[in-house]
Formats: sequence, C-alpha cells, structure tokens
Amino acid sequence: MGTMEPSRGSKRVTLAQVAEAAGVSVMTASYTYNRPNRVSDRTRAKVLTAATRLGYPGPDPSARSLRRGSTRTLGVVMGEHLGYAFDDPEAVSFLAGIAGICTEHGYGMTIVPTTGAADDVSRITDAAVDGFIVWTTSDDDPVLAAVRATKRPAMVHGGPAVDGMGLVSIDNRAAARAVGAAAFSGAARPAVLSFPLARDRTTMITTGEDLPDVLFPVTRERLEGYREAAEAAGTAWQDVTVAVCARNDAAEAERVATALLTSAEPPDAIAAMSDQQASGVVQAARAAGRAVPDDVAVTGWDDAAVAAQLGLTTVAQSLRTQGAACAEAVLGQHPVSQSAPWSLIRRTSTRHTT
Amino acid sequence: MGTMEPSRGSKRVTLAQVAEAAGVSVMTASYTYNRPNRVSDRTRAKVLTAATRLGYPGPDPSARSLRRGSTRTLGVVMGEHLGYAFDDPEAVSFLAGIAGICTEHGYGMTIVPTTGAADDVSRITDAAVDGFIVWTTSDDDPVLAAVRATKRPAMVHGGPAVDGMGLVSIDNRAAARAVGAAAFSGAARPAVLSFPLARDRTTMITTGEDLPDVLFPVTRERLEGYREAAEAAGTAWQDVTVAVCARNDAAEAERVATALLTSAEPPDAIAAMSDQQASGVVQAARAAGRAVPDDVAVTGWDDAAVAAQLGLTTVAQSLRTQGAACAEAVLGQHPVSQSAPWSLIRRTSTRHTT
DNA sequence: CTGTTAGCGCTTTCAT
DNA sequence: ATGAAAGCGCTAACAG
Repeated sequence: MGTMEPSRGSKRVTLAQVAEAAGVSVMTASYTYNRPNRVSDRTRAKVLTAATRLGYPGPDPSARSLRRGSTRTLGVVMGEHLGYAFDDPEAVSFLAGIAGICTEHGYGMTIVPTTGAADDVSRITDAAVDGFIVWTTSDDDPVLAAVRATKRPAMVHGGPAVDGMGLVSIDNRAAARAVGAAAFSGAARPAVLSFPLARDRTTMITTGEDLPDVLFPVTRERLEGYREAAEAAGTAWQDVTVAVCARNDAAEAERVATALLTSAEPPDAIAAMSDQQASGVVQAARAAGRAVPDDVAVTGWDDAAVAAQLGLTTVAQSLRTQGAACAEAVLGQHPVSQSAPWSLIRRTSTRHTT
Repeated sequence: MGTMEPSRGSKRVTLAQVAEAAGVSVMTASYTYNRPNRVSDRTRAKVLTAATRLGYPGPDPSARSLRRGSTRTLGVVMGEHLGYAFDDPEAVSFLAGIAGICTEHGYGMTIVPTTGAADDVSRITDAAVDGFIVWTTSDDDPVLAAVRATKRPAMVHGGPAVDGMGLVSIDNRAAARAVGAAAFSGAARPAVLSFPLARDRTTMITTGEDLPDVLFPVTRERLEGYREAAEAAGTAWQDVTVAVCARNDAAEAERVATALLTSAEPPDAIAAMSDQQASGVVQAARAAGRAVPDDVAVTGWDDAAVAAQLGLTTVAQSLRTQGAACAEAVLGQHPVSQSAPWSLIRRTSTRHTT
C-alpha cells in the first residue's frame, strides 16, 4: 500500500551542512532556528544566508519530533467511513471546533483514516500525534483499545466511556426524553427513526421491545429516552415502531418514513435522531399528504440550519463547542469527562402542549 | 503557545526493552513488527508477549518517520480561516476527496492550520508530511513559497499556478463565459456577485472597469469570463455592476443582492460565484417581489444540492474528484497540472435562449 | 531465520 | 554567546 518513495528530488540539506557552510557549529545553527536571541545578530545572519544559499528548508519535523518527544499534532479518529464524516454536517462542525483550538495552539490536526477493517489498529498506532480525539463509536470498536494502548491523552466524543479516556457528551437520554415528550404528546402511534445500532449498520423496522443489542452508546441512550417518553405518553415500548437507518441521511430517512406513513398503521409522531433525518420525514409527510404536526408530529436533533427552516422541534447542542472542548482537554493533558449543555427547541413540527 | 509537555504518564517503553525482555536482538523485535514473516512463529510470539507484558505501544511513529524518511501523511493547507474551510460545503467536498485517497493508501491527512499571520510559514515548515495540497489562494500568499521551500511534492487547487507545483482546476474563464451567457442573455443591466478579490476580503460595490487588482486567480478568471459574457450580450464592462462579498455565504449575498435590487437601477441578471451566493440572491429577489428569471435572472456555481432545489442554472464541477486528483498526484510523486471537467447546467433561473 | 553495525537529523545537557 | 558530546527510537544494509 505504500506509495511515496522516501527519496526526494534533490538530496536533503541538513542542519550540519548549513552549519559547516556558515562556519559555525551545528548547535549555533540549531539555536538560530529555535532560540534566535541566544545567537548574535551577525552569526544568525551568517547561518540564515548559508541556509538560503543551500536551499535548507528548515529543521526536519520528524527529527524534531523524535528529539523533542512531541509532534505538536492532534489525531482525530472519525470512524469507519472517513468520507462519511465529511458528509455529516455535525461531524464537520465538530472538526471545525477542533481545528480552531489546534490553530490557536499552533498544533496540526491529523485525520486518522480508519476503514473498519483489521488494519485500523495499526493506523492508530502509526499516527505521529500527541493525543487523540475519537468521534462517537460503538462499545466494541477495536479503535478504542488501540488508542488507549498508545498511552497518549485521549478524549471520546459521545461515547462509549473508556477507562483512561475522557468523555464529552450531552445527556442523550435526558434530551431524548425531553424531545420525545414533545414529539409524542397527544400521539397514539409514536415511532422512532434511529441511527444504526452497530457498526455493521444493518437496517430494520421493528418495535422497541424487539430491538437487538444497541452497541452505539449515543444511539442506545437516545432510544432509552424515547422509550421513557413514549411510556410517559401512554404507549408501551413494544407498541412503538423503531425504524433503524444505515446512515444519517435525509434521502434514506425519507424512504423509510414513506414506508412507515403508507403502512397499515401509520405513525402519528416520528422522533428522529438528526435534523437531516427529520427533514426527510417532513418531505415524506408532504408527499403522503399528511400535515405536520396535525397528522404527524416530527422532531429532529442538533438544531441545524434546516431545523429552523422547517420549523422543527429539536435538541440544540453545539458540536463545535464540544469539538473544541475535546481538543482543549487533550492539549491541556487533562482528558477528563465533561458533560455538555443541550436544550429543547420547540417549534411548529410538534403539537402544542397545554 | 506550546501546550503539551513531552512527558507521558508512564515512562516510554522502547523496542530495545522489549527485545531484551524477549531475549532477542532489537532487530528481531523490529522485524516482528515490520516483516512478521521473516521471524519464526515462536520468536514472534515471544516478542509480542514481552511487548504486551511491558505495555509497549508499538514502534514510535516519529522515530520511524525519521528513519524511513517518510511520514505517510499528507498536508492540506486550507487558507487563512480554518474554521471557514469547514463552513464551505465545497471545501468540505474537496477534503472528502483527499481523505478518500489517503485512506486507500494508508496515509494520514494533516490539516495545516494557517491564520494569515506571519507565522504561517513556520506552520508549513513544521508540518511532518510527505507532500502538500494547497486550497485556492491568492497570488501573493506567502504560504506558496513556504510550501515550495519544503521541496516536497505539492499540488495547488484552483490557483495560482506555481512553478514546481501542479495545479488542478477547471477552466474558470470558459465556465464563467458559458454561465454568464446564460445569465446575461436578454438582460439589459447585468451584475456580478463576486468572491473577495484579495486576502483582506474587502467588500465593495463598483463596476467592472473600476475593480482594483484581483489577486485570487480563480476569482480573476471568473470575472474575465463574466466580462466576456456581458460584452457578448451587448453590455460594456464599465456598465456592469460588480458586488464583492467578503465570504461565500448566502446571508451576505442576500444582503448585497437586496441592496442591488432596491437601488435606482436594479440589475435584471445576477451572476454569482457559488450556489450559496445564488440562493441568497433568490431569497432577496423573492423578498423584493421580483420574479426569477423574468425580472431577474440568477446563476450559481458548483451545482450543490441547493442549486437543484432552487432550479438554479449553474456550473457543475466535482470538488471531491478534484481533491482526489490532488491527493493522487502528490502521493504518486507526480504533481503535474491537470484540467478538471465542468459543465453548464441549465435550469429555470435563467431566461430561455432561442 | 537472526544479529551487528551504523546513522536518520536534530536538540538537550553541560561545558567554555 | 558558542560548542562538544550524547542519544531520542528506530530500521536499512549487510552479514552469518
């Protein structure tokens, strides 16, 4: 799989060569780059001139990292489908938050490519980074053990909680209970549109009671919250339809919602797990000639731009802030868990509560 | 600015320690990790056991990079506002394209944080990467010289063309001529909504003739194409209003378009430089009670999702493919220029041409 | 299949 | 203000 040859076009110029050309010791040349004030102006100029003449690109970053014991780079693990990470606007916000902190601290940000295959572990191990941030994953993701094995500071976003790593997350269960209450209020046949339950991303339409094990903790907690909301609204979990989608995607959500809405017992409330999904549900409702919220109430999650456009009741949280918090924690060598704020945004996609 | 201490929690375990504990030479231990088949099963097991017992996290990536002369990481320079990069959907597509190729090749992808300040150069120099990809920037961006100084293979996306670095871009001038022709057909007072002209991102409303120097080559070429289109449609460049926005942003475009449409001589055709901008223009037109395209024709650029939704005539190109092409070129050590395909998508936001 | 030698390019002591 | 020595942790190159 290796691609690039180690060889460069022209041979590499070293600090030693620059020092020799400038007629100074290697250390003086080094100081010129690292502690310019410990070197006299004249000497510094000599070194810099020699460097320019030889085309010296500056101290080699790898050699520096080895010697210093730090790479000044943060690793971000985005999960199986790297391309997918960039298609998910919330994931992108999260990255933006990390990027902001990295920029502030003069750190680089390395996206560690994982594929879901066995070699993910080595991709983690091979990453030249000072610490890791792991985007929400499943309890059984081997990436977690690999990150921990590096002994570098690490934060997980969303979940799962891992011993030795900090966790940044909202209280998904409480938030789901709250938005679920808004969705299911006055509904007779509540339904849930769920993210995948495990990394295999199997799709299914089932009931709350018949769900298999949920390995993504974020999804699990939201389902628990929805369950509590449904029960509080008077519907048993076994009577709640749960449609599990493979991705966080409006188009898929629209297809699934269409199936639900055109079934024998169509739901009159659908709680989704993202605003993208909810927007697909709204499309499906329109196409099926159902009014929102009178025929079917809809809720989203994240308070993305589309939520405001469509008047979606949703859970607001700032992935950007959470990304920044993860980065701060790792950079500050203090990877401890912290709970992030969320709030319920009531709009017009749910029935009015008295 | 430095943040993390080089020190780790527990002291670092080295390959030499593992080798000693396993009762083999360092090289045998090294082979166990790098050429497992060159080592007998028994020996390999011994080494791995010792490694596990000592908590050895695997070969240190920095030391490896130094020794191998390769970091197996690609650097991506996204320009002054890193956060902004993640807010621009086209930039995100571009990143996704790069990420895909990196994943395929087992490479990491480092986002090099630049701020527009003087220390950008050292951020480039310090990046431990095998090559660079630079997102569209201005002719005078010092980042370009810094990247070239590293002597590593590099590709520029969009522009400018830099000696020794390859360029991936569409023919922006020709595309602007084509979409401009669609926009300005049958129009008496054409206008252009432009991206910033220089890195200072100054906003202004002026005419084609009064534009100051345009330092972003992509913007410059598009303006030239629009000029040709306007002249072909019978309007002199000095009679074309050019509104320069600070960012690629629907809200700002809407404000600017509102100003134009409510002025004494409102334009009857507006060619924008992105679909985001064009969507803002459409909003402004609606708010001002103008019909699209009858009162005002509108064109976008990129063929994003919103273009299809709004029926925008636009230029289609794949930033994702272009990102992938940049990555392939750098990884393949063949950073040569290549022209990317584009096409005109005619929809309902422009007047019908006979 | 395993080991020895050498050194990647740099910077942290510790002198002077 | 400058320099000499030492070695960060690892692997290519060559034995045996």
